[in-house]
Amino acid sequence: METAWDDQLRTAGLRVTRPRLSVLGVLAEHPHVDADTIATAARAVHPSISPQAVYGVLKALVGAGMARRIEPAGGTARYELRVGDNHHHLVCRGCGVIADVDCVVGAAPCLAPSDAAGFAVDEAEVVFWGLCADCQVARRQHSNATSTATGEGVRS
Amino acid sequence: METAWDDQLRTAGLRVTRPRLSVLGVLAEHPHVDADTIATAARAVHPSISPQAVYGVLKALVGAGMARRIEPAGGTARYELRVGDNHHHLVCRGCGVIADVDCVVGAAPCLAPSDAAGFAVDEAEVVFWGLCADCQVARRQHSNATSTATGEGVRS
DNA sequence: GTCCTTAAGTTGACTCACTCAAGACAACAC
DNA sequence: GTGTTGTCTTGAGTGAGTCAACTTAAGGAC
Repeated sequence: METAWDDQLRTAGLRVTRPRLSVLGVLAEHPHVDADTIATAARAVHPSISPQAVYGVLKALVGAGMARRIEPAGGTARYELRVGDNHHHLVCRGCGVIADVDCVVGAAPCLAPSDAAGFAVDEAEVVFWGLCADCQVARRQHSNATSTATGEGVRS
Repeated sequence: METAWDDQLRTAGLRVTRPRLSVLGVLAEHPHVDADTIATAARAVHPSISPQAVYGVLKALVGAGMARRIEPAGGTARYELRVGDNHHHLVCRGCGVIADVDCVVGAAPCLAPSDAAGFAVDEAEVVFWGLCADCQVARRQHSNATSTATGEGVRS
């Protein structure tokens, strides 16, 4: 399937291999997944793929500009195929789920620091931290259940 | 010295111990350092402090809101004492050095995503990536030295 | 000042994400 | 079909950080 990947890989100067096609397929279906999840999902297509092969494929894809690596604080590296549009991310403090946000400004670096301190800035990475809709509901229910019983409440 | 730390620790409900005072002293002198560097520097004051104690102290300080943990992608966790003013960071792609940038807007979250996708956003973390002044000079010199010989040049 | 409770530190083993190296295999130019 | 070489597999290793059990010492009660 997905012969588009073939072309993209070849254009990037990379050989077309089953592990690479599997990983690309997984990333297309599940954006913002970590290497381990990619390896597990890719094994559904290509059972013999090794974890190290996944790391190698991801490194190659990122190096070729076909994928982007994101590393929210406190979590493992995630990968996505959406590159080149300088978008940002919403990260849930509760469950760690990540959502894309289009950049309001446009091209990178979309923001300029007030004082660049001699730095040549080429990218402004923006991560919005908060609670996703599901976790807000869960937090409210938990808070209702415990606040009446114990008075326990806020958790940073 | 630094009896201010005593008060701050007690106010935060934490006991005043030598490892904690050592770590606070190191953080005050060297902002944006990693746990290992803190442990090494703290040993100058309190030679018997264990690496695990440093992790414990840092966790306690972050939990009490006296320190902030920052994790630039591709690096280890760094810690700083500057909390509560919602400032941001400049990170050098070359040497990894980190500099503070005052937030132009003020209180957190200083930015609002264009589409919050149901998230309750409480913080916008902005990291400016680029090259510090030193690395710009080094990169230029290296580029001059090699471009004439090999034509090598750009590196994302 | 002394005693006691318990938070905090020490020690040592462990987990997890990720990297490195060597040999086997397979994509693709010819 | 053949040869080259980039890629994958296998296995060992690294480093940041965590966990658990025991020991130590901070600080309140007396």
